[in-house]
Amino acid sequence: MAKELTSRAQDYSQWYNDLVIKGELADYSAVRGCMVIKPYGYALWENMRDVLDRMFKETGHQNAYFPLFVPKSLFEAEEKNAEGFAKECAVVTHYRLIADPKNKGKLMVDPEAKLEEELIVRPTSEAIIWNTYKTWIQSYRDLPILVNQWANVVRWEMRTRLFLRTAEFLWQEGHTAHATAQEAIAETKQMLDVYADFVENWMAVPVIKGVKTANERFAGAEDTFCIEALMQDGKALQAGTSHFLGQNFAKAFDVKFSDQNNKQEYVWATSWGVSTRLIGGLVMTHSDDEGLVLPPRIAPIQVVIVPIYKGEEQKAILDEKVAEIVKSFKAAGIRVKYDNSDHARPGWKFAEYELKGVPIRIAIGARDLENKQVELARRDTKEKSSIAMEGLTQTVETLLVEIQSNLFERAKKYRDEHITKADSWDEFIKILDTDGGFVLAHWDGTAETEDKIKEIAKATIRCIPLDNPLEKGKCILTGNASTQRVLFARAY
RNA sequence: CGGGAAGUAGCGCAGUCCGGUAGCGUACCUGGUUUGGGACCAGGUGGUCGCAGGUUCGAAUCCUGUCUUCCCGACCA
Repeated sequence: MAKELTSRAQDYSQWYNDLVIKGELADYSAVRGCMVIKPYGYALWENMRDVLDRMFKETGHQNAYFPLFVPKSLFEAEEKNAEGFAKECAVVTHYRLIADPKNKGKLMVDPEAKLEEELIVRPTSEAIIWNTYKTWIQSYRDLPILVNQWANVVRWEMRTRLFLRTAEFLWQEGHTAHATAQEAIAETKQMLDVYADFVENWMAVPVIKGVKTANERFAGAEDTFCIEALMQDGKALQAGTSHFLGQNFAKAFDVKFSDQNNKQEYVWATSWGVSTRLIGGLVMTHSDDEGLVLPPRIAPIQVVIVPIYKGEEQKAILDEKVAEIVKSFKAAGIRVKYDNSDHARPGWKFAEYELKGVPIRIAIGARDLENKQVELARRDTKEKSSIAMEGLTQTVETLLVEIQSNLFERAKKYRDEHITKADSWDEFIKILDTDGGFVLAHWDGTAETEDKIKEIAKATIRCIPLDNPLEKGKCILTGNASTQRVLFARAY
């Protein structure tokens, strides 16, 4: 009867799967590697999307939509980008099915309906977008182009995990075009800041901003900036990326503009994205063995009210009283649910909403009505207390803010406690094998060393933090000279 | 793609070794008692056992093939 959850200590990835499925964020589907995002999970995504969308618009961006399919000839135009994604592309080769003559009731691909040119299901949209921008841009007056699209993309991953890595996922991808490199770089950094702002202040997930090494760079980018988060099991998660694409795509798609002096120049580009993966990061940052813990600012339900009654008469009285509370909450912009369904008893509801991560639960019964109070339980600390009915809306508003900041502080404390400096190889491995987390260590700056470390330690350079202090040292692997520590971790 | 596991009622599972016409928990329906941490009693509904062949008087069970999903790795957001 109880929805048994695997504990984190037992099996962290099973715990994660249990939460996603039993918390009704998503479900497996009949399609390999593709998930169904359930209404509760989608509501969460909608909240995230709405906030981000507002932030994009506040920074001058507009939404547009480009096709799902990319003709192969366009896809291959930017060589590095194409090469980077080629091995994980779904490809459309035919456009029609016919009845299978050998197999009654079955269909087969019509061999007559082969496409002249294969269509790639977008793993990312630079190609189709830059092919379009070519027709939008003639003059410096057409710049900048600041466009974002909300879309699904497909990457045929070998191994998938709910939200963290699915074959199809939802995301947004910003694609901007600029007259100068400086402006494009400023845009890249601006969007990195937008992401960090969103993830920290709305999702309560602390992140480290940094730049990727050449090895980890987005295929086709000059520079990839990222925000890196740390999960409870000590593994890192790339939470968002913002790329300075230089003139790579402009050259590949021949996108030039006339500047003020009527000189033809290639356009400078950026692209940036975050995906439904953030939901996975959210789960693994805050949740516990009782279920999800959602930050108030993006929780689909911020407050759930559970009535406790004996008999229809009491229920009717509570319904009436709670209707006032709900009205007051809604007027204050609080997302509230009154669960007066009669098929589940209070204890069941308590457990259910804890599993769903609802930040605040209010229980109210005859006893409370008498005392003009309610029982209030917060999900983050599991504390219960009696709260006066008088000024309840204000109390709840304040508490939602407090929970939000508590979640962030708690996650940040954990994260900070799991950033360790390592000065030798043994120390490096020991940290990774025990507590995990981020390890700040010297690296000689070469791709070979980075590869070797990845191979032996299964750890990658997550980023070189922005504003990283310079510090002379020796590479933990090769002992060669190094000018700064970089951030290593095992990652999702 | 390599290794492992699994497909039987909405969900979670047993039954498969040793063939005899499908069972448990939960959910669901009806009635009643309940309701401050996952209620109880009584009665009920629901499954061509992933799919396709084969062996057999008879297949969830044996054989062959096939599809799908999950987990662990290599790849990646």
